[in-house]
Amino acid sequence: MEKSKNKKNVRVNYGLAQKQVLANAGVKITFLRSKILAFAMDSKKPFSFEDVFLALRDTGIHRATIFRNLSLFKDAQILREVDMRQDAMFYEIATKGHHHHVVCKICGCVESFDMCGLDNLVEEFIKNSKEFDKISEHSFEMFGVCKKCYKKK
Amino acid sequence: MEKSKNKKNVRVNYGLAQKQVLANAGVKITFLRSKILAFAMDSKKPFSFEDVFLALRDTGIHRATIFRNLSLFKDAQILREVDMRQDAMFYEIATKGHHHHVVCKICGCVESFDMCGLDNLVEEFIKNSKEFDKISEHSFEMFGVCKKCYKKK
DNA sequence: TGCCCAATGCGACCGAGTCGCATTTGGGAT
DNA sequence: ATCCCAAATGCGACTCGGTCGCATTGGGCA
Repeated sequence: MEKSKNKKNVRVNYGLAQKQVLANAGVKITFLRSKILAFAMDSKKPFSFEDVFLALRDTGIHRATIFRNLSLFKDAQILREVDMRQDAMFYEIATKGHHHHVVCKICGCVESFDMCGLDNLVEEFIKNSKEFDKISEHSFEMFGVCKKCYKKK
Repeated sequence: MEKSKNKKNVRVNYGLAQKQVLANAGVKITFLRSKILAFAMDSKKPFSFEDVFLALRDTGIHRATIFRNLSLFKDAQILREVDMRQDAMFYEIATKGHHHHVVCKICGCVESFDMCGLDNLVEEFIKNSKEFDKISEHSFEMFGVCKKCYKKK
């Protein structure tokens, strides 16, 4: 796999910000990890395996490596999973604070938003629940048709 | 495929309630559809393809037939999809009124509940949204560890 | 009863994700 | 700077959920 014409430049190609994040999370820094992370940090909306694969195809990266690193980044809390009701799992940078998404069912565009009221609802549920007394995660996603796609019809 | 020892009994095996539902939705009544629907109506929690497959394996039903009919039932609004954060999609009878689920991450048990506050939150989001002015669906699922599983640890 | 189209069986195919094993490489120790 | 080993990657086979096209079967209506 070709990484750089000049062996001496490999290290500086890693990217400072990515290096920082990886070191911080106690994750070994490699060329491919910094590339994946750079892509993730640039992405303005949740992305899937395929997005990464296409973005990095010129590096010759193997499918398995992407899956392994997405999973690693999730465990290291660098990324967070986002369920977009697609076949594939989506991811986004975990530092973006808890929020939710609306997904356009036609073009797939995404709008993010805070939903301050949700935590209260979760609290309330817990009080009334017979079988659960702790909730570790919740997901709340909305689906519709965005204004652009609506006009096109 | 063996459906019944006695050809004359095929029709009465269909089941009255299921026949009703299918006819009502404008869906052609067949032996396998009534079986799938009967299973769905009996099920006390959301079920997957595999659940149906196991329940009906003695009929010799083909995988594709189950997938096709689950999809058909969804389009006909007889079933509704439930996202359980599993690999496979889950389904439940659509007449059960809008509600949500908590899923135990260990044993997979499910508790259902109403979440009256959610519609208000959706409304509020719409008002503030630049890109959407109508939401057709939303999902809200919670994940935790149920009391039984918690004790076992 | 017979006919026609829809439902089913069948099997190949697809894409997401995983795994074991051989090879390469990052980074700490010298 | 070099060496070395554990960890990362490549590779390819495999699993599993789901889809598709085509041949056969069976529902339901005339």
